[in-house]
Amino acid sequence: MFSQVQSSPDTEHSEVRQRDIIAATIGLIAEKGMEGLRIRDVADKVGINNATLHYYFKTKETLIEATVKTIVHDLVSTHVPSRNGDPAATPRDELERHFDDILHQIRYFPTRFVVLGELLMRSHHETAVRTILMRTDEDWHAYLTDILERGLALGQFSSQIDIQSIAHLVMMLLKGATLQLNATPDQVEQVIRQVRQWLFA
Amino acid sequence: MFSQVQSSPDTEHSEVRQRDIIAATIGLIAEKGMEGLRIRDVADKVGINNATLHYYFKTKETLIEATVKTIVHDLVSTHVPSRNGDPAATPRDELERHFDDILHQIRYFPTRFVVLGELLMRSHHETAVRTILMRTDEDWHAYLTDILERGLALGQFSSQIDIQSIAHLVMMLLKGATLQLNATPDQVEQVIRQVRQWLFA
Amino acid sequence: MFSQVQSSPDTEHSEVRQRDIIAATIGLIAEKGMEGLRIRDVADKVGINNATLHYYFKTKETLIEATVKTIVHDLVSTHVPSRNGDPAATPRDELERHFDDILHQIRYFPTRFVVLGELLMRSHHETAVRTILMRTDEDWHAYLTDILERGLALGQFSSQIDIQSIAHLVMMLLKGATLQLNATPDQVEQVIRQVRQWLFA
Amino acid sequence: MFSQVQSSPDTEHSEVRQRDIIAATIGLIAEKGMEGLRIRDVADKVGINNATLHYYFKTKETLIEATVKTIVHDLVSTHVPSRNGDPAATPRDELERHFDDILHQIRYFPTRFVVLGELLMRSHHETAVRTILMRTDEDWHAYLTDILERGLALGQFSSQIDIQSIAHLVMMLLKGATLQLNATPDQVEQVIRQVRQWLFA
DNA sequence: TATGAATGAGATTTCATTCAT
DNA sequence: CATGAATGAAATCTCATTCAT
Repeated sequence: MFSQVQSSPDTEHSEVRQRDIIAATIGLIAEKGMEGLRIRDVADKVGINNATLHYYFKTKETLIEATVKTIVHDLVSTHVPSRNGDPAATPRDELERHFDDILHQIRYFPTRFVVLGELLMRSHHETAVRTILMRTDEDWHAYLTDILERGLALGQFSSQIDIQSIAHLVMMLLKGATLQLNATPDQVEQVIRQVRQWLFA
Repeated sequence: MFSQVQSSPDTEHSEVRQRDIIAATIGLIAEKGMEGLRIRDVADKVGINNATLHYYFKTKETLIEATVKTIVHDLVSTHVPSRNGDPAATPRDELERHFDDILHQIRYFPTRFVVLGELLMRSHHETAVRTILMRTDEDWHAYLTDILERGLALGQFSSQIDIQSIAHLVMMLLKGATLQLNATPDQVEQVIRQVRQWLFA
Repeated sequence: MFSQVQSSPDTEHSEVRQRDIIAATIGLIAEKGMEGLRIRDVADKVGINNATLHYYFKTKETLIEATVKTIVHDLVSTHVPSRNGDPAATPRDELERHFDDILHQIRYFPTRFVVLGELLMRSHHETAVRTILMRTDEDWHAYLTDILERGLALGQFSSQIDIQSIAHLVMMLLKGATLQLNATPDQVEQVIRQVRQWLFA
Repeated sequence: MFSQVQSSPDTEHSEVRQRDIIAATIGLIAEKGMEGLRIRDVADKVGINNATLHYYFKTKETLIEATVKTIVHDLVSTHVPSRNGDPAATPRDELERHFDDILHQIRYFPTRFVVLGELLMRSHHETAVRTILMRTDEDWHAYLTDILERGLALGQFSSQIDIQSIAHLVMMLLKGATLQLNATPDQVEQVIRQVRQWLFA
């Protein structure tokens, strides 16, 4: 997909621990927000001494950066499981699948989007996080643009659309879902359905 | 418009001070995020002692709630200044104006949207803020739905649309703009233009 | 004398507190060394909350710097009390008085020299402290050189001496006293007596 | 010379390791002071795991004591290399050689004196270190006194001197050199030259 | 109101030391 | 011997809040 994060190879045990710590971090950010994130709570949730946590992540900042990478990686590499491995046949299929994948995550891993929102907010005043997420946004935008261009060339999409804007629209919509307090996954799905209908008119 | 916030009647001077404090708060939230908001910084920015600030807002929470109300109020009651007082003639006009008003603020008061984003995020784990913003969201949604219904009855909008979804779509889009790191106000405007085109087809 | 440190004018109360804190700091450094200095212990010794201490000195480093200045100031401005205000008549008198003043402090304020030693040691790897003490050393050296030059011109000192070296010798001797584990103030006085004898031969 | 430190017999390899560790310790104390000495840094400098270091020195204190002994031993047993083995003919020669040996170390192994200073300072509030260094000081003092007595008996030194005081003077001077921030080895040598001149008048 | 001073409660980070392999 | 992992105990610093004037 549009970006891959590689984790450095580590010993077995150490890697598991790191994963656990990051998982706990994600859980806590979702629960209390970036604002309420306490390193001690993370340690408690994992069941380790807070000094041990520092053994794995020297500073809070380091932990957060690792968390950003993991979140991005997860968002990018999670697909609707029901689908078997057959590749998407056409650009339109690709886009459909992309929508499906994300709606799937909004429904089954809502935490991820909440955390992504927190991190995007933080990126407004924190360079390290911003760098990573900016890159991801650019990749995502390019990914969508590419599909749209190819689809348009094949006449699969409505000729009225402006590719750049549609790419932005899709991204803004999906991110905005987190900030839409009174919208259920079903309603988000409805919204996407509406967009699909327009695109494929 | 779709919600009005009333400020408690106070002495002249006191009200001004409160406004100043809230303004400083908004500025600081925009700058450093909810996470980086420090009561003492607010006091410094206003030019008062931090203990004095507590005379105006008993606790940090109180200050934040007042800030939420102000932000919402500002967002709701700010209109494109060029327009003279003549009322919108038709639902379509109303919607156009609404878009204009919000795009105007995204362009000229971007701070407000950043702060709104911060507050929306906080509302995920903070009841007081959530209550206010949830209400606002409902009002906003109702406001849009009403316009769309009336417009549809008059045949001003494309008959293909699902009113509920469109209302959500618009809101998600505009909120999501804050989280779209690489989008300029111009690009957001383009996106809205695309939506307009679809709606008025 | 050879250097004067000015403390910024403050409110009555605040100044007293600062003095108390620094006094406690000096006491603790003398007792446990720079190594064993704990900010919490200082607060305890003064009888204040450790956060209160931070109100007066933002960081440990700040406190240490203030302490350096105080120590230097005290060392420079303390004189043998018995002496009445009449000025030293000749360079030789000046030097005699200088010896007396310092021996007086070695005997009655030994703490100061221990702390000075700690600080001089720290200055080897800490720029801020080094800057202050380097300056003081230069002033002290210049002060001695000046006396010696004038005295030599008047034929008050043995003509065999090298002024620069004598100035260094005196300083090294007095500083070294702190590191001379088995020397009592009486013995240090004897040593100085020997030097006097040579100088005034 | 005036004191000999014996290292406990160990296996070949183990002894080398211990030496390396102590050497690293000395280097780090010189660099960052006793205050900044970290067990982990020592291990890193030697290239071993910090847990491994604990096999060689059970505690930090043990390591420091071993370091004290080594420093003292080195200071005592290092001589100007150019000199061939012929013994000093007279007390005066002995004293001259002693001066030369120490000035040699001040010039070529300044680290040792810095570390000695740190340790002497620590000895003010740490019994274990104090015990060792106190003993060394007494030995050194006795060594000097002995030379001076014999020399005086032979009429090699100025009859005006007080033996006890001269012994202290020499030691204080040499230790004080470390605390004399603006003195170069050349200047220290000049100072000693002055003392020599007085002694041999 | 206004403010300088004070504080309790905590947060992150550090470090010598120990455990398990 | 050696080491990666773990930890208890602290140390510095921060911050909203309160007190006294």
